[in-house]
Amino acid sequence: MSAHGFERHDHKRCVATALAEAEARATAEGLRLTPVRRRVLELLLEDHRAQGAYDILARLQAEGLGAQPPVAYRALDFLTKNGFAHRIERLNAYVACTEGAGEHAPMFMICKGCERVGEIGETAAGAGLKAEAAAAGFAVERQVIEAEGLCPDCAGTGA
Amino acid sequence: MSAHGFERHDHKRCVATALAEAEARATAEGLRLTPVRRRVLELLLEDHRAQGAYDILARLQAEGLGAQPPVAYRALDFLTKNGFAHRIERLNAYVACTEGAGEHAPMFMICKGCERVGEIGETAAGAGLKAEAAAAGFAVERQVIEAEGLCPDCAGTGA
DNA sequence: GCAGGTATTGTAATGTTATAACATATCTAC
DNA sequence: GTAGATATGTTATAACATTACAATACCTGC
Repeated sequence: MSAHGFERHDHKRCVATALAEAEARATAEGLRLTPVRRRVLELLLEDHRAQGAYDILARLQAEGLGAQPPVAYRALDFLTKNGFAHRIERLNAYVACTEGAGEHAPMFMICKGCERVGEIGETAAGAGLKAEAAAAGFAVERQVIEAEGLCPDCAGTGA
Repeated sequence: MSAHGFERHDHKRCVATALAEAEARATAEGLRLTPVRRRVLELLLEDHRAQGAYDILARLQAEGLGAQPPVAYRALDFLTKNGFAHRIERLNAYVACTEGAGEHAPMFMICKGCERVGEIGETAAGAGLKAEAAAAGFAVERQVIEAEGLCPDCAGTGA
C-alpha cells in the first residue's frame, strides 16, 4: 500500500531520493530545474505539511532568491505542472510529490491535527471519479480528490 | 443516474423546487432562512454556474441587502453548512445544491467551456475515497471530489 | 409584555492568495 | 554570435477571506 506522509520514515533519505529523482527526470526530459525551482522543491520537501505560496516566498526572500509573489508562483507552477509537487486546493497550498512520476489521479489526506498531508498515487476514488464522469459524458482533464480529517497519529490521541 | 447541471431541463421548475424544499427543510429543522440567506440561495440557483462570494456580494449591494464581504460570506457559510449549497474548492466559488438533503459525498464536474458545474450526490469516487482513507487509518471529516474538464455539450463542439 | 440570552446583521479594517503586464537577463540552437 | 525561446525581476493590482466589535432582531421564560 502506498500512502505516504504519515508513516514514520527516514526523512533525510526521503528528501534525498525525491531530489535525486527530480534531477534525473529533469535531465531526462529537458526540464530546467533552476536554482529557485530547486530550492522551492527542497523547501516543500522539508516536511510533509502543505506550504502556502507566501510561506515559500518568505523563505526565498530571506535567502535573497526572489522578492515578489510571481517568483514563488512561477516556481510552484513549474513544479506542479511537471509533477514534482501538488497543489492542495482545500488549503490553497502546496506539497512535494511523494509518489513517483507518471501518477495521475492522486488523492490527498489532510490532517487537521498535525497539518501533514498524505498522498496516495492511484486510488479507487480516482477510478470511481473517472467512471462517474464518463457515465455523465464529461471529459475530465484534471481531478481533485482531497480528504480532510485526522491522521492515524492524531486520531489516536483523540485530537 | 443523478448527475444534475448539464442536462436540458425546465430551469424555472428546478429553481422553484429547490427553493420550496429549502424552505420546508428550514422549517422542519428550525433553521432560519432569513431574507439575505434566501436571496443568496436564489442567486445561486439562477443558473448552474459557480459564483464567487464577491459576485454574490455585488448583487446584494445592488439590491441594498448588504454592503460588506461578511454579509455574503455569512450567508454562504449558512447555506453550505446546512447543505443548501456547496463550495467548489477548485474555483473558490459556490453552487446551489441540486441533489436532495442528506447527501454527504458529492462530486462536482466543472466545465471549462460553459463554466457550469454538475453535481452527483453519492458516487463511487466518494466510496473509494472512504475505503482508501480507512485503509490508511485516516479519519475523514470532509471530502472534496472535483473534476475539471468539458461537459457533454462543450466536448461535442470541440471547445 | 418585558427582561435576558442567543442569533443575526452592519460596518470598518485588515489579512491572505493570486495575477497582469512589462522590462531584463539567460539559455539554446543554428 | 545572433535569434528565438525560456526564465527572472519588479511594480502594481485583483480576487478571496477574516477579525473584531457594535447594533439589532428574535425567541423564551416568566
